[in-house]
Amino acid sequence: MNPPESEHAHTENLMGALALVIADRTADAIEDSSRQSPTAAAALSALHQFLGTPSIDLLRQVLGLTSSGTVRLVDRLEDPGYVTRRTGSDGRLTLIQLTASGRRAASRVSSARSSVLREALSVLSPDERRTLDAIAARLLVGLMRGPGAVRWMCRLCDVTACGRDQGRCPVAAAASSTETS
Amino acid sequence: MNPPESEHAHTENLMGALALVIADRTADAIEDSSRQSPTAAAALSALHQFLGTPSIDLLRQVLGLTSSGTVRLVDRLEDPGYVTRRTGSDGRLTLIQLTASGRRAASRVSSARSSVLREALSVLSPDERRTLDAIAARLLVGLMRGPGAVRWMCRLCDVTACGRDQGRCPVAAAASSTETS
DNA sequence: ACATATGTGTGCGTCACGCATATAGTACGG
DNA sequence: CCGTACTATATGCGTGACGCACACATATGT
Repeated sequence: MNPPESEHAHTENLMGALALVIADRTADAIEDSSRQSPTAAAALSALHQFLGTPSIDLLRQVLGLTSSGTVRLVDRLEDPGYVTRRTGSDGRLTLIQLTASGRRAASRVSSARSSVLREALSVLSPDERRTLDAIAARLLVGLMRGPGAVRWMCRLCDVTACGRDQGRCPVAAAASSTETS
Repeated sequence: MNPPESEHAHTENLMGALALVIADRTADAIEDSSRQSPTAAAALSALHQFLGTPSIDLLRQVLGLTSSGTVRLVDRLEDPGYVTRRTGSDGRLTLIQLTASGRRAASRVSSARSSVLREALSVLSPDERRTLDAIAARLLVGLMRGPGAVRWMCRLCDVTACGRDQGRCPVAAAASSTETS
């Protein structure tokens, strides 16, 4: 009466719905808290957590936009003073530097996200949390594409929470075992 | 060295990343397979799975758009012949009916979604799947808002897979125990 | 019947993109 | 050196998917 086929579909469907709700809620919370588009929020987060002072082009690669789209995005971030353009040794590049107010905005984004997640997971017992942690880690690793796509996948991540630097981030661990650097 | 506080944040962060990737991938797959906006895909799915022949206004409520936005959305669905407008007993309402080709489009959306999910969950053992099923169910129920929001939360769901009619959908179960109807 | 509420459609503006192209700076082969 | 090819950034312009304000048509209640 419950062939495994349909069990699989059941779990998959549930997971799809769950991912959708959580992504919706975090996107809403982020947008409310930063008054910026989802892309701009991702840019703030990336600038804050991953990239020191990247060029527009690097940001473009991370966010998966066209160059013109990225230029306009940087315009939008520059306008409220979240970011300043600087030009480096290579005169073609314009480097994007997060300002203090930009860092604050990035923090608002991050804490909006983590509130949603905290509330969502609050119904779980400590045991369930541990189990979910392990399963989510396996799923994430399975969903990795090229090492380059990791930054996009982990956009909006809170690096402190994920514990990348203490080797507690499964994605970073899997990425470093793939790469030779 | 690993206070529970940080464990919580770790799991939450992982879940956030996971939800983001899965939502991204399904959205991409759906957009590729239907050549429609995410909203339009959600509308096709809703029309196919939940609503028989709703008015524009009901669709508006489910999708969370403005009326004008919904009107334009229906225009976009009518254009390739996915949907036809009919007028019912109440002359103010225009009822939206899915055509055969619209049903096919909705099926493409659904199978694009389930492919992504199937692949994502393919790394799990049967045991992990069962555990994840239970945890996802609890999380989803915890994330329910009003009963009215359920249809939005479950947009894109595959009703066959979720087993709503056999009482195997935790969300539907929780909703019916809340409502009096 | 007539005011009021409700549902649909239209004009118009906006935001976040993409594409094509212009401009400026760099690298390299002669 | 000097021109050619390349690369990064910026700008003009178009588009899709919205929202807001408003017009119009249809119901409902007194």
